[in-house]
Amino acid sequence: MAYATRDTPAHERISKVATADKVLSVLGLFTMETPEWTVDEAAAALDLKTSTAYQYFRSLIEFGLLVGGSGGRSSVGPAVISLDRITRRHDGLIALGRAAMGRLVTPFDGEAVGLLCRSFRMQVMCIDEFVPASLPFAISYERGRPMPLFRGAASKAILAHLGARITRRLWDRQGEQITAAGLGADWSAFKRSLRQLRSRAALVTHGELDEGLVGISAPVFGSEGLVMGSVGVVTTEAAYVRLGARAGEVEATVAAEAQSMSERLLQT
Amino acid sequence: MAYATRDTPAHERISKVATADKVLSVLGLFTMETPEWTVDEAAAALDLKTSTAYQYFRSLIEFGLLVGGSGGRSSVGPAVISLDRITRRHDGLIALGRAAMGRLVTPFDGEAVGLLCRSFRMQVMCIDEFVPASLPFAISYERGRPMPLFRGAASKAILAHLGARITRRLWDRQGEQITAAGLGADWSAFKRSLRQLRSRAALVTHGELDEGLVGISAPVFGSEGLVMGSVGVVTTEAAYVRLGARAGEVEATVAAEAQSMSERLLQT
DNA sequence: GGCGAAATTCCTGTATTTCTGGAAAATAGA
DNA sequence: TCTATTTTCCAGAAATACAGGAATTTCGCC
Repeated sequence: MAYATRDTPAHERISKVATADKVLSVLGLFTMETPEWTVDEAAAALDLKTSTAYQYFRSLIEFGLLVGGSGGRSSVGPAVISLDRITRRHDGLIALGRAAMGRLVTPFDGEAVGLLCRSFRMQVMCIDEFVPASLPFAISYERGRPMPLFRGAASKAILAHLGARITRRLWDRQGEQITAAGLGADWSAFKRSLRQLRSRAALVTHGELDEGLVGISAPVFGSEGLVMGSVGVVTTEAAYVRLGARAGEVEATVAAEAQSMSERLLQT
Repeated sequence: MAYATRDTPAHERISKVATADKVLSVLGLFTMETPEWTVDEAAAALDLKTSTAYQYFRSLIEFGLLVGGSGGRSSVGPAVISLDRITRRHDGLIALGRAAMGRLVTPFDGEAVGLLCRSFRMQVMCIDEFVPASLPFAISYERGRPMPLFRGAASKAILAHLGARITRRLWDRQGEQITAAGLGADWSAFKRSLRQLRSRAALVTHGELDEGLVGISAPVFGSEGLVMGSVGVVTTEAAYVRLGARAGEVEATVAAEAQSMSERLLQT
């Protein structure tokens, strides 16, 4: 029976709906760095015939995922904004996180950002932020921006609880970056780092993503104890120092908010 | 030659990439009202075979437009959030609008929302809002929510400047709703209403979308004088009354901000 | 307002893909 | 652990996407 499907190894099996995948790959061209594409550029980039690319664009534009601009340049369209609204309103984490972030930011008196992240496919994505009226600094985390798992408190809080199977795969694929991030030179050292991260209820990191900023985050768990994301705050080093002895309290508060979210996630 | 393609009338010609369109139609099922679908439900709704629907879901999930949840229920995925970030960062209107909205909201001392809308396919979509820290009311407009063209100041400011060809088509398609909105019982009355709307630099509406709220908006134009969207504020009736004689100034400010945005749009 | 260039649509046979339909496998739930 | 549900797999039949270029429309510039 092993012979039956031998000709296409499972790890490079092509999805059945190749047309759909190719159309979506057009959409995938639109990134932060290259937010506009002409049909010809896209055709060249994906090795498509121009007339075929036009059909793909037409489908995407018709649905609203793209909009045709001037000079034949297209960009991401309004359907995305509408779909994003759906995620904002129906994401259980976001619903719970908003109030929690508000409470976490309060003691910093406008000099902190609340951060809510979700674990997704060996990455972390910020799904919501609480930004006070006038914020005196900018941060790397931003709703919709994918971040690596091993830099920043919000990421590490998730990484620490991902479970052996996933962290092993992560090590195999991105070992060098893990080592570069100071999380261990080999697999067993990495495991030790993770154990240490897990020992803290809330993680505090200094300047890992933005110079002069401090992140404080704790993991949020869903059903069966799986880590779903993290919640926390980012503030300036100066404001953190100003906390002095109260820093411990803030950590505890972050951990408590995260745990409270975990509990409420189980109830729903 | 008329016989050659007779079997598919031009007005209902199906797009060529039927597969892609069907896959996208699956994505289209996910709405504010029904944000979760199982493969079976989607197959039933779109008259697809289950095994086919699975392939569609797989493509969408692989790309991240959907995520598979528990119990076979899927919902909108992280790719949407990433794409939304691209629109936020690369939309010229949003870039200009943020500061303008901030200035417009200031005199209301926290009791107003800034609103930035875009015209799109005979609809209006809010693409950005400026919400002060503690807002004592909720509004219908919200980033990503499509709104009709003929209710609310933000919409009417756009409608007034759409041009005869589009307004005519709008009348043909949605005449009853236009009449219901009090914009005229027939085409020529509608035209008259539009002319009157155009005569004001900024539009003020009372309670058209939310009871007890007042909208003040003005149109923003792009190249060739085409209306691109509108910018304005929404406040409470009470706060508006409190303005008293200064209401005129606010209107003028809204109009001025909108014009300033139009001018800067032309420069870029 | 009109010209040239570019962008976009149209066209058809053929080859490639997708879809069907059911059965098997994997997974989740009890 | 067992059952129900979800998901993948398969191969032939049938639909459809693609090539390739020509026609057409639109756009940008005088």
